[in-house]
Amino acid sequence: MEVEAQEAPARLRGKPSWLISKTSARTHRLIAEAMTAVGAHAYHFAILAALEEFGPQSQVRIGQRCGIDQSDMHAMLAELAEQGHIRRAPDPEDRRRNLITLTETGRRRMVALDAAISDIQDDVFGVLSEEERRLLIGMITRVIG
Amino acid sequence: MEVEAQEAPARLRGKPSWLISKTSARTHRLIAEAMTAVGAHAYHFAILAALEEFGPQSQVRIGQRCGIDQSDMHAMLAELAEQGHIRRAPDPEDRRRNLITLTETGRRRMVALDAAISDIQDDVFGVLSEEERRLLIGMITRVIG
DNA sequence: AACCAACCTTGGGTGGACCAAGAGTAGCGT
DNA sequence: ACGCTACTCTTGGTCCACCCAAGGTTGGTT
Repeated sequence: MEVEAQEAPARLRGKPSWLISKTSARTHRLIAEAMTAVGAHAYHFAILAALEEFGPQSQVRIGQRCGIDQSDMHAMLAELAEQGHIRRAPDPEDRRRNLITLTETGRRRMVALDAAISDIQDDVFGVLSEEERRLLIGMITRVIG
Repeated sequence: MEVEAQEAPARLRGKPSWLISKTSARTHRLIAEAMTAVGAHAYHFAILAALEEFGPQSQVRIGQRCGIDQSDMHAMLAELAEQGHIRRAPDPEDRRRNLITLTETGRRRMVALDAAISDIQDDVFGVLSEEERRLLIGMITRVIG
């Protein structure tokens, strides 16, 4: 006698917010596991990706781009610095700022994390065709606006 | 000089999991605010909806249907009972169980919460056409599978 | 009777998101 | 030159959703 997953109420099943919440929770769990397994964190990937795409920048700027709070950013950068993936140096043009720079090992790390996370995308959204997946990305992007 | 939301890295923008996570966070916040404003909780709606659709049932059964943990279920039911929206009575056929029953005020409460939550769906997903919204629901439903 | 399974209850733990205050620096108007 | 405001980083918290574990009670089985 296994524990069967019962059918959810129609009033929940019909709400996009509920469906999205469940999907988000699932991917979040999978990504968290994958990141922990390699001593990383989902935020690490976001930060490294921002540095790779936009070059050296301040902590706040990265936070604005990725939607990460200042205090969390601080903790994440400490981890990334200790792992040698970034360097922190005071900005010579504005000594209030820490200029965060991506190191070469950091760039490789980013690529590796991207691969791992992309695999999870395939696991979760693999039931959709390529066309559908593009459609989904397009629609949610508009929703986020 | 406002704080402009910077563009997110393409490596994030292209990941369905990231888009969905952001959307989920936003709707979650809106719903939480709306529920708190009327002394409710998102779980309340889920529980009441399950009772309305499937009739009186045990706590575990509701939890399985809605994806709510036993301990959280306990707390939520205590709140709902105190507000008079449900009744707990030992199941005469199996005295291990608490049979949860929806009261008339509970049914009305559920309808009201449904309206509030549906409004938020419109706020968030209103940029999509009806057709797109159906498409989105269909695709995510398949993803959850 | 003995044993296992299911249910409710209680308590606690964890991680992500968020908030507030303080210290240092920059820019600006006066 | 001065004071004021704005910005940045750092530190130390809060809050909540989600999850886990143990104990006590009842039901079913052998």
